[in-house]
Amino acid sequence: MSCSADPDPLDDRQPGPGLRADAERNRDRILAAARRLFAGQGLGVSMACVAREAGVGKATLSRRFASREELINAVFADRMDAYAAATAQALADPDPWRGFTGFIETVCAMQAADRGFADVLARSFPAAKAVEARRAEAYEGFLAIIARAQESGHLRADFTADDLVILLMANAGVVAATAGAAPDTWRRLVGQMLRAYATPGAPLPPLAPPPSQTALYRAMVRLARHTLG
Amino acid sequence: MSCSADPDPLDDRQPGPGLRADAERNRDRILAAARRLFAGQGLGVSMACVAREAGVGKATLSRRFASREELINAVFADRMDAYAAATAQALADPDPWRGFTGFIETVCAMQAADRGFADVLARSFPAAKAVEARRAEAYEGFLAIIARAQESGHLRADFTADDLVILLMANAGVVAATAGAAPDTWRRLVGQMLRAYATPGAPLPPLAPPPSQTALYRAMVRLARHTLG
DNA sequence: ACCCAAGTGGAACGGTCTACCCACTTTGTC
DNA sequence: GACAAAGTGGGTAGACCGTTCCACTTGGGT
Repeated sequence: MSCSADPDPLDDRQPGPGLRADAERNRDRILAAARRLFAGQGLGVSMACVAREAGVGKATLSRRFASREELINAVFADRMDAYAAATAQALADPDPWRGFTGFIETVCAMQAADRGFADVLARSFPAAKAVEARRAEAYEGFLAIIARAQESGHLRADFTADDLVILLMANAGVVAATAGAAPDTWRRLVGQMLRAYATPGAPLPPLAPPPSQTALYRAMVRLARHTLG
Repeated sequence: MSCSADPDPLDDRQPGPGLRADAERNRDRILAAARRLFAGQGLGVSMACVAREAGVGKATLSRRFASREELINAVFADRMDAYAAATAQALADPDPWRGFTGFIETVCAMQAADRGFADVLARSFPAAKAVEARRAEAYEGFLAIIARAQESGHLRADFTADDLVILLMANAGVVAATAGAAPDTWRRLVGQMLRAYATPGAPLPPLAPPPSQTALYRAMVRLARHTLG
């Protein structure tokens, strides 16, 4: 939309085709910078910050990625690969219940390791095709994981795929609130949630201890300061 | 800090003392407007929006509440009263476990009903004395609620007050993600969490059904659109 | 080595937000 | 009802953000 002529902006842009060598290098620097900033501060970072961090002009960033959505799509394509791969790994586990719990823990760990990815999993960007395609793929896999775990008798019958979405939203909230000051808090949440999903006899990983109260308090203050200014 | 002389800006300002009649009226209109906007859109609303909504000039808002923190303090003082009151009500319940579950549900319902309050409970504003005092008061009450429920045998021994904080952060995430398109999603989260907190034999309220998938999807898209700009 | 197209960064612009100052209006007291 | 003080809103300045334009630089085919 910004350039003179580019018939299919989103799909053509992804693999970085036919770019001059230096342009390709700049594109990579932008992606690396965005990856870094998104991971640390979530998807809200200003485009100007990304350009500054990448050491390129704002115009270059705009030219390469016309919108924030496009940038997100390119940055998180590989994370979504890992997300989809995690479902395959869970299905490969001979123990269906362990596959289920391992998948939940893996995905939530990814969220904790990357605030931007936490946001991506809790949102849906219809125009970000690379991301959404992997999400749909992972969703199918997750349905199979659920069915297997329920057949094994360890996952409650009333668990639905929506519960994963809710967990991802909840975990995104915890990660956003505690990243920096009490970064392991999410483990406690996930441990509790697994307890809720399990049938009475199911084996559970040990529940992570709660974070230290002072760390949690400092995290809350940090978050408050962030929302104030 | 902005006015000529006001020795104790935060404490004196709260009850709205010695203001001229029209000034008092404007102060109330500001509070009402802020309450409305915070409830719908969280604590991030711009001060200019609040002033516009209240029908007063920006300067008037600044003069009455020198910072966003002060405004938050004044707006949520009564909500924090209700929060503290909920602990008393829980302690008054003859059934300790029902008192515990009722408290959790009440507080999370308050979060769902007011996005700003959801944020307030997941953050800590050291300078907002009215809010923080009530938080500390409620915290003491909650410790008693926990102890009673654990003695009754229905609340797990490894539940700690930190778990409430984590739940509030998680619920804030769910509320922020689903408000508008799937506003009852939080009930499902809370139901699952109560399952996790309960010992095997404890009676539990029925688990709320998950929201419709399309509603959840629309909520995720809405949220994405919001974070994109 | 040359040269054009592809690519670049800085500057300019319109938008929003906060903070502050100042000329005007209202209140309530005498 | 007049007047000082208290209160008001609009206007301005400064900091960002995202977008677009434009004169300059650079790559790489010939």
